[in-house]
Amino acid sequence: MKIATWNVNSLKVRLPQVLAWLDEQQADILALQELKLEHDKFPIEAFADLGFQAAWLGQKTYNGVAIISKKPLANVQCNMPNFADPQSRFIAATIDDIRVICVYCVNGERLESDKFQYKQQWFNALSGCLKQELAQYQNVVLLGDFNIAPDDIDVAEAEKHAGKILCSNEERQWFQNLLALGFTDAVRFLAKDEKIYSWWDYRMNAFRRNLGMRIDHILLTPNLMQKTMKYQIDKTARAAERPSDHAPVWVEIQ
DNA sequence: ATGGCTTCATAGTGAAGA
Repeated sequence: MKIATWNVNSLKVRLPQVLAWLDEQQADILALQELKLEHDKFPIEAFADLGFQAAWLGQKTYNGVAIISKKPLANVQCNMPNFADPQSRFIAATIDDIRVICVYCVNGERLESDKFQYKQQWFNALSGCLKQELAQYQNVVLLGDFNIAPDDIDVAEAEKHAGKILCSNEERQWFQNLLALGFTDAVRFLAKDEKIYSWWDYRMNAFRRNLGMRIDHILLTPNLMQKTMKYQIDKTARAAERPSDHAPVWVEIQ
């Protein structure tokens, strides 16, 4: 079973690419972030035509998350139950015996910003919410755009970004707190010490120069990690015409 | 360079992303 995550930076703009990618990759589950769509504008029929079902949480202009699946989605949870969030950043659904949790974590802008306080509160709430999920489900996949590069190896220019947004010790501790609940960072586990990235800035030819960061992650509980041997960060999608600034990331669970 | 691009928005010394 192939399960993927992709920050598409506007589903309206990226829909043809997403449909083509789903068809070509034969992914079973795809978690999307940054739909940038009003809830009622979600293109459910386009996915249905390809044989997929979906659960989504839209928002005008910003944010928005979805889970696309070949199999039915049950117990859909929109937003964290313990955090009244005006922004659409969390959706969870049960597919077979797997709890799939798709997140678009807060960016934070700068450590001195009010948005950074929101980021901290958001990750706090996520930890609390995950404790509840882990108490109910043995097999959990937590995936999405975390807006945290967990270590210096995940950053092309680590010195330049040291202590800054996405790379600060504080944010990295929040990421470690998630892992400590009982998750493994699947891509890092499989990639060992490779320098690999999932996001490249649109500016300064960052993709061509491979100046990226690994901020999109797939976290697995132990039973699932045990059955996972293969991953990919699909740079061909990032190299396309009018791409998202994020590449799709997937793992294959036996 | 608190910039450099891209998206969605509105007519803002734009806002937000990462």
